[in-house]
Amino acid sequence: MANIQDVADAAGVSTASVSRFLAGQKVRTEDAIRTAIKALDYTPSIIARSLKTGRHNAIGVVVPDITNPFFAGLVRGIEDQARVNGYDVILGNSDESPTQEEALVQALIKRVDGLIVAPIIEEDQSILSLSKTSVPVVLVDRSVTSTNYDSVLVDNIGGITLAVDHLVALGHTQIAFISGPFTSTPGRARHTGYVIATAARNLDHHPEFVIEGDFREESGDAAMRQLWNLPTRPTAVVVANNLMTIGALKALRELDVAVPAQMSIVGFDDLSFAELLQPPLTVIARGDNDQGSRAATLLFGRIQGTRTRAGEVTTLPVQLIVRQSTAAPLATTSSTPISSATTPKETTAL
Amino acid sequence: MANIQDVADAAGVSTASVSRFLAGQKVRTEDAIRTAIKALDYTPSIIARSLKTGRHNAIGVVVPDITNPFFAGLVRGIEDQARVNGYDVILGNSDESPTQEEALVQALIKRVDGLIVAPIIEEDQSILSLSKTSVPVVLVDRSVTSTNYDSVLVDNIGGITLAVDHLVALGHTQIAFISGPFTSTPGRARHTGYVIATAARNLDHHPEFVIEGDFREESGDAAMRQLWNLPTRPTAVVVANNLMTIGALKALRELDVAVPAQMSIVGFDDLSFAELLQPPLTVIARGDNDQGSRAATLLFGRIQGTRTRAGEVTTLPVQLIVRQSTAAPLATTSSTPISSATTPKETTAL
DNA sequence: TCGATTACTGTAATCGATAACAGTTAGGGA
DNA sequence: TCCCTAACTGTTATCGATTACAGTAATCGA
Repeated sequence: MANIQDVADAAGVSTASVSRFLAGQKVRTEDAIRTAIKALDYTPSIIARSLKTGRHNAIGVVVPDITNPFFAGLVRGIEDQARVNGYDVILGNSDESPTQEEALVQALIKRVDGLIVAPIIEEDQSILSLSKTSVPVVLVDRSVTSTNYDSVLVDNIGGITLAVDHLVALGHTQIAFISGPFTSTPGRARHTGYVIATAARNLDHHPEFVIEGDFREESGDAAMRQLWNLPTRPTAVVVANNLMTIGALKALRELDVAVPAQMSIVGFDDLSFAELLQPPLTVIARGDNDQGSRAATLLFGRIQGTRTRAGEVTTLPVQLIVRQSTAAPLATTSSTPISSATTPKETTAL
Repeated sequence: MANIQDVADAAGVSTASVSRFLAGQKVRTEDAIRTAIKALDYTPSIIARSLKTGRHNAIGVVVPDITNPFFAGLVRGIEDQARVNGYDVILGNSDESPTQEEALVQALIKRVDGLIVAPIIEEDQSILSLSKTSVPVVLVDRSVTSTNYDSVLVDNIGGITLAVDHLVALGHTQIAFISGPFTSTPGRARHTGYVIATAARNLDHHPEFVIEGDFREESGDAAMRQLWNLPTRPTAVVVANNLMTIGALKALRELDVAVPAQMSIVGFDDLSFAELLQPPLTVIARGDNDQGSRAATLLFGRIQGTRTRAGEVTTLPVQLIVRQSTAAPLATTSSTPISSATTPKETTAL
């Protein structure tokens, strides 16, 4: 591979002139340089350039799992925006593990100009320690206990309230909640939303109606089975994210539970195929489906230094999309408990 | 940020010793160096290291669209494997555009040790030109007209044959095909599979039963509508990829066509939620669902120089998963044409 | 105790660009 | 024609590591 010196020699100029030509400055020997570059098939080494300038023209993106359609869409939006700005995207999947996230962040920090992260937990040391470095960070979907970062979040409480209100309006009083981990922003906030919304509607408090999952499909499946095995079953369930909703749906199918006749279900975050499901899924959807480019735009503002104030928090509005997975509960509100291994801990009065 | 010189000074040794310590060689002043590194919170610059060694510890991945669950899974597999080997993954979406792919490949080539690409077209100049460089390349899902590359493909013809045979066994004789672009490997090969399989079953050749889409959801939707508007409608359709299948399903839903009663449908590539669809989708699935790590393993073999022979082609086996989107055709094989803008070009005898 | 061998260690060149600084050329006005 | 300024151009140090080569210290056997 030819280097800048080879080009300079071939064109009979100094490397400085070639460098200036590359940077778009006016150079008298422009033609000779152009010819030399073409003849030698020269392209500058971005590594050497990085070393000298300290800029990398790359941003890092760390998400829990690219396989989740929500994050896939997010990453796509970020990447498109990055390309427009001439940046590459380095991807990392933290797999809902703070340790792995930490390792990823440490690895990426050395080769990027900025980072977009969906942090696993709110007390996230690896993220908090980033504030000491000069690398700008934008948080998406999830936050950390620090107000220093730009973040693009969603109205979690409002969303869950919408879901609960919708179910109450249909006549449900026994509403369960499959939660995300309480250690994460959306996990905690959506749970809070559930607590507030059910209290506001004067629904009885059923501790056993709340099950903490981990945002992954399997945990939604397990939680749903657990709810179905309860002596007093809920008639409706709100699920805190898309993957757990799919898991819950699979469990209901295997348990032969009719949706929505025997169980209404509302998911958080829309899915491109939600309307094709059996039954078409009622969901809470985010208003802006291009959070990715939004987050990227925030990040590039920091990188280019056009934005220097303290962390800006964008909260996306939320909307309820009613399809067919929710309906009025059956007349008989009490269900016959299935014979199960778990013995009733508590029987709540209706 | 401290550099290697600072560490050397603090430890009272030369930079060479620090570098050797970092490389795991035995150094007498080990303790002093360790202390200095800790005190200064030093981590080596991977950029400087790259410049000197020519290695990047990163691989590039270029796929049409990360939003497609198939590619999301692929990328996930690649990334997991890359991390294990201590490599980062730089991602690029070509968006089914050869131009964009070319730009991506050119951009990535400078900062990676190897590339995994799902090339858009078979006559792909940007991929073919890579053979001149020393960067190893592995092709996935799609191939190019050159036998020099390692590739992980799938038994396209076998898969489509399985689908057609299944439909014929159910009694279908009017089988349509929503194809991918003929310029891509899976587009061309799956179409060939359709032609061969229908001919082998002595089905009449209906040119209007083949519609060339672009692998994206919208084109599946459009193709399905076009098929439905035909004077002589097919009773079943095989769709060449997952996204177009979703599009076709949406079209059928909007057209109020009962699946499988009025139209049977088989998709290519399974989806994690295929069983939850209405109706649960019959598909052709790839035998090995971790092509990503397979491709990555091939690539690292090249990078580490343990594999040097000519391109190795892995063809994954294929399997038919029968769910409920396929059934015997209705007794009445001829349908009343909808009044439509398109006039019949050809009426084929049954 | 001495010399040979082994085992480290340090010096300095190098990877390929950028950019500060100094030097040169061209052009315009007097 | 001469000088001053504007507009380029070239020289060289630099980014932060690795590594060839040469040099020094430690170890061992005789």
